[in-house]
Amino acid sequence: MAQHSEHDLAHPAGLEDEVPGDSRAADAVVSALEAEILSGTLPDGRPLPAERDLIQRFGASRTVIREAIIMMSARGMLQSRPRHRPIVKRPDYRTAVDSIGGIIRHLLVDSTDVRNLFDTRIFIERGLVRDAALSATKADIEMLAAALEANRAAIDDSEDFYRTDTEFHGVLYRMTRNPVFPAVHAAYAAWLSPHWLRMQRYPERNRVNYGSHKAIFDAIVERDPEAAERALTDHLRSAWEYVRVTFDSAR
Amino acid sequence: MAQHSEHDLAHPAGLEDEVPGDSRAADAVVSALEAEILSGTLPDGRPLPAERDLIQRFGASRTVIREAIIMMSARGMLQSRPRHRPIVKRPDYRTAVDSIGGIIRHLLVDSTDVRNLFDTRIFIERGLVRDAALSATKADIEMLAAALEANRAAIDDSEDFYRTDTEFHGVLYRMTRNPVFPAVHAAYAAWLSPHWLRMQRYPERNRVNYGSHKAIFDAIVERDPEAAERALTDHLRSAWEYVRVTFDSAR
DNA sequence: GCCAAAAATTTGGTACGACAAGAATTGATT
DNA sequence: AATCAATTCTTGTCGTACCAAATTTTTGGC
Repeated sequence: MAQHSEHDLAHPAGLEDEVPGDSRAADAVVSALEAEILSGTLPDGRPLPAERDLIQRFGASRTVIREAIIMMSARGMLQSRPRHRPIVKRPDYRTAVDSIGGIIRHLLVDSTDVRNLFDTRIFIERGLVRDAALSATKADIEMLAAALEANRAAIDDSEDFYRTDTEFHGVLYRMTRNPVFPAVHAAYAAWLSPHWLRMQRYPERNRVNYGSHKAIFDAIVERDPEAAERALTDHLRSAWEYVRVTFDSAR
Repeated sequence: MAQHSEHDLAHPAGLEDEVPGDSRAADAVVSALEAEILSGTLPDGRPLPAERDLIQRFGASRTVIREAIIMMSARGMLQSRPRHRPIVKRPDYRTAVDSIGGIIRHLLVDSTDVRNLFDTRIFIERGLVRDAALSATKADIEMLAAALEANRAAIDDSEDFYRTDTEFHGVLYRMTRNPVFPAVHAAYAAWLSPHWLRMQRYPERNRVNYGSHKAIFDAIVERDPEAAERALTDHLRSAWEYVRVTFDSAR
């Protein structure tokens, strides 16, 4: 597995891409390392072998090895702190959404852009509460009730309220039992929170939001998808109003 | 001559980053170039200046410049073909989802993973057809009708049918008038199609799928969200059955 | 004068070597 | 055995060099 590499690197012998202009070098290293990460040969959380070792293993120059490492870091398969060994990060949905965070941030310059993204959140959560009203289990309801109660207890602490607010909505995503949804929720939290945090917060407002959460919860408990959807929509639309003004005042 | 650059790169006269964690070099170049891309100084579609020029502009070594280019390519801000100048790509939602494609592919190894992703598609499209049934405009309906007709006309050509099938669903995403949704649709198409293409296709099956599309369309026209959702769910669930068998037989 | 072929130049891909400074490791000292 | 200093990695960055592909310029034929 060690010295065949030169041939592999020139012609990865793997997939033939559509573009005729071939010839790439670090890609072969990336493929090999990613395969090792996925197969578990390179265990998650462990540091990558030193560059020199990789140079030997692949028979490539440091340039190429470094290039591969940089590419993998950018893709989220490695977590590289400035002066440290890159840490192997086996990808999951979470790291996937993290990896686009950089670009998404560039897209959220305008209030329109933020609104578009936020609208997709409303869209998703409308579906979530609908489904919850239709098919939440007893355990689901209990989870949601606990999140709601934590949210109520935090009304007087705006920072904690924000946290429990996020968590309440997070429960809705988890209730799907589909790991993609929590990742989506994390994405929304990461991308929208910068704008949310500019919003004024105070107990009175928190109380209103808690009331919205309770209304959503109640509708779910009463198995009323229409009411749940309506409560959710009202809740998020009104929340948007508070965010929007931070845009208007900023320009 | 090694660390003179710190002055130039550490403070590119641009944004001051928040993390005190010192020492990153290419990041400054990335920030500067990304800012130029977003501001339009580096126009979309145009090639990036030659590496040697950037070396002069930034007073950095080729190593750093190349590193920056690689990072930006991985992020989708540049499209770099092997031996060519990188092309500036101003980011949009589409390139954002493209940029995670690499990782997502790693996540779709198992039929369970594909199923989870596909379930989110069902979830989204359920909401889409619901909303369409409630608020589609005349123009929307016409677009959908045209896509449906194109789909019907392609029943005997499985390849073309697949294309028009995708397009029919794509119209549903576009009807939201939210640019995030078409990007999501493109993502589904890109990530799921490898598995979809393994599915057997023949006119008889196409006819059934067309029938499903028609049922969805009719429900939308008749403003019946429940029926639309039901038709959509049936359609995609049955489609999944045809995909699933390709997993079972593969292992 | 126009277009195609050939030569010259530019450019990206890769290799090798060097060194500073931050980690990690080792060893000495208490 | 624990602590701290000295010694070895290791990564980040720089520099130079060379090749082959791509691009531009020149040349040659019509």
